[in-house]
Amino acid sequence: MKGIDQRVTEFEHQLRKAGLRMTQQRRLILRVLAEADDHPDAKGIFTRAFVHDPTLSLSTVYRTMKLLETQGAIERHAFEDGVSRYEHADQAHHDHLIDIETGKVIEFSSPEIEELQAKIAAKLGYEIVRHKLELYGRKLGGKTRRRRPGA
Amino acid sequence: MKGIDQRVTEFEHQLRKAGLRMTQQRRLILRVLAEADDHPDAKGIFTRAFVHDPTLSLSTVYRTMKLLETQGAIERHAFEDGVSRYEHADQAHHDHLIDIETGKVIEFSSPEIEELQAKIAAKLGYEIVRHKLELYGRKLGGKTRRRRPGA
DNA sequence: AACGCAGTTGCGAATGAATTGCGATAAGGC
DNA sequence: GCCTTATCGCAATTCATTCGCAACTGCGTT
Ligand SMILES: [Mn+2]
Ligand SMILES: [Mn+2]
Ligand SMILES: [Zn+2]
Ligand SMILES: [Zn+2]
Repeated sequence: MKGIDQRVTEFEHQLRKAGLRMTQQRRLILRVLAEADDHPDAKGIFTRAFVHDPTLSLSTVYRTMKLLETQGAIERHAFEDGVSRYEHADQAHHDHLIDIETGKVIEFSSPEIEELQAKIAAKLGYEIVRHKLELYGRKLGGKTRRRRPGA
Repeated sequence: MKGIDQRVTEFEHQLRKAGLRMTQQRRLILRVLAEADDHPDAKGIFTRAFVHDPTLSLSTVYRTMKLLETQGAIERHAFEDGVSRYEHADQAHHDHLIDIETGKVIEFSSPEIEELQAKIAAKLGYEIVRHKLELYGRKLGGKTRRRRPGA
């Protein structure tokens, strides 16, 4: 892994610059996010953090996620399950493939697609500010359908 | 336009096949959807339909949208404004570009991107069942920034 | 090291979209 | 037309997320 404390400190500077404060709760949530390698929702983040601080409230998680989002420290996703899911933003841009049977989220990136998107937008007279590309699919070959023995 | 009544009749057959009924409300909502050239949400559909039948309820609109969706008659979108938006599904697949300043939704389609998506999914061992591609951008050149007169 | 004032938090209440239970109503097969 | 039952209108409910507010705490100042 690469410096969780470093990220926290980094974020603390961002906060200071905006007259905001680095609290125990924010530090904890930041740690949980840095340790996550998936895309947890607010409740999930709350659950993981609650273990380390049983006084933490879900409201604070929501408020912190909103803060982190406006500060550009995390990204919010709205996959088909209806709830908002988050991930820290200190990684290269990528899009997601969701396994519709297991819910597993796989990350990928395609410079070609990104380029085509920009080209399409330009042709329509627009510049892309952000975008969302989500593929929902099912595993290939997994359940290999073999011919019925009797046939 | 191309046969609104035809679409209604077509859908009526689908319903019959499933032991369901074609009601006045469904007929009306179907008509509203067929006449729409945008991506209205439930409340918007309700408002348009309410004009023709003041006894219609919003619940029925929601129930009907769900029904239409499971029957594959419409597509549901979840753009960034949080509410579900709908459009009839009897048109070729396309994706959307949303003007982040006006909210205007522009449709487009790119066979190249579609192909790349399939290729990426395949490489990851998946087949795509459905996908969501939304570009959020702002108009280019619109507000041409002219040099300040005094400068 | 104590002080003071915003910025923050926990908690419960409020929102708002979407769903649902239920008694009344109306499709549509016979 | 009659009867069964799918559907409707309405009110109540659900669920994620936001908010109001009093208590609390980070942190620059004295
Ligand atoms: Mn990701
Ligand atoms: Mn469309
Ligand atoms: Zn992308
Ligand atoms: Zn597409």
